[in-house]
Amino acid sequence: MNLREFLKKQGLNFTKQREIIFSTLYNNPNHLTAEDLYLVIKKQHPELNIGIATVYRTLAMLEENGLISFIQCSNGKKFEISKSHHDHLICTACGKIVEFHNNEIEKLQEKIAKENSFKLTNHIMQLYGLCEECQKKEKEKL
Amino acid sequence: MNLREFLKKQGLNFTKQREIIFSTLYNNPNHLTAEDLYLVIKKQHPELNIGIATVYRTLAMLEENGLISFIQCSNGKKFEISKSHHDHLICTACGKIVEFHNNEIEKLQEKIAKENSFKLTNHIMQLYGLCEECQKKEKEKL
DNA sequence: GTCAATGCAAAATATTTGCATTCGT
DNA sequence: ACGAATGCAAATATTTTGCATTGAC
Repeated sequence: MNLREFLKKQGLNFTKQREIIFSTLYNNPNHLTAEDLYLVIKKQHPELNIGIATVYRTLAMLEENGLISFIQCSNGKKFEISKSHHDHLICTACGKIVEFHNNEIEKLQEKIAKENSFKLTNHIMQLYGLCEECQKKEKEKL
Repeated sequence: MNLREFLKKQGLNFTKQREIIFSTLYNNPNHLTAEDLYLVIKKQHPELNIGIATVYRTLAMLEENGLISFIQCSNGKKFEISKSHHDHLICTACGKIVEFHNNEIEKLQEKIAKENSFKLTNHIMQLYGLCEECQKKEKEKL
């Protein structure tokens, strides 16, 4: 997805700030909060003198348009570039996030929605637990 | 679950505030935020003169001990009494929440965790969409 | 009486908004 | 040039914390 073209199509201006917010998310394998992004960009592009409000506004705009998505964590929303739909396994000890996709579950979700006369637009599924390493660390503690 | 006995077992004091926070959640069919609870209790038990900090502290304590659970909504955590595990269908138009449980999905979640060497402790799954009434309203608008 | 729990107010966090200025087209 | 987008600072909203006081046991 070309950001410049996308913005043009929406009648929005292409700006250095929007470009960098998008590319920073694009090039970062992690899920980032608005604050994270703000700090990273401030460090990597000090000449830009970016404002936190711009980060929030841009993230909201990109999210509304489906270019990025987020998971709601205890410390706020964490954003990522929208790829094909996937859900998350989250380690409660080290915070590691693993993405996965499962068609069977998606079908069952649709079935449940149908049974309740809901028309689904979206969903979140987050599985919390301990990753392999943190399970080992747990054992060592004992 | 008897709150008084539970607190005793944990070495915690039984207080009027804790009793009322718990019973208010218990008797309310809705999912309530800390703020919601604070306002309801203030109205229904003005003599108690409850503080918002007590509500937050009590909810955190009850949640840590598994007596209540919450779903993370855009406007904060919404609490409910812990019943047998279930997930949520949420109408994005009117905010209606429908609870459901599906064993097949739970099994698939365990399978996914196993494939990724995670040991699951918990999960959240929220399906967003339009409930029957709001779908009708949508149509009427056009 | 002792220590846990509370209310209050202040602090910390997270996010949004108003507005003058800058920038993209 | 014009309106959209920005940075800044102030405003909001949400949750947490310090502390003196109250209340449970």
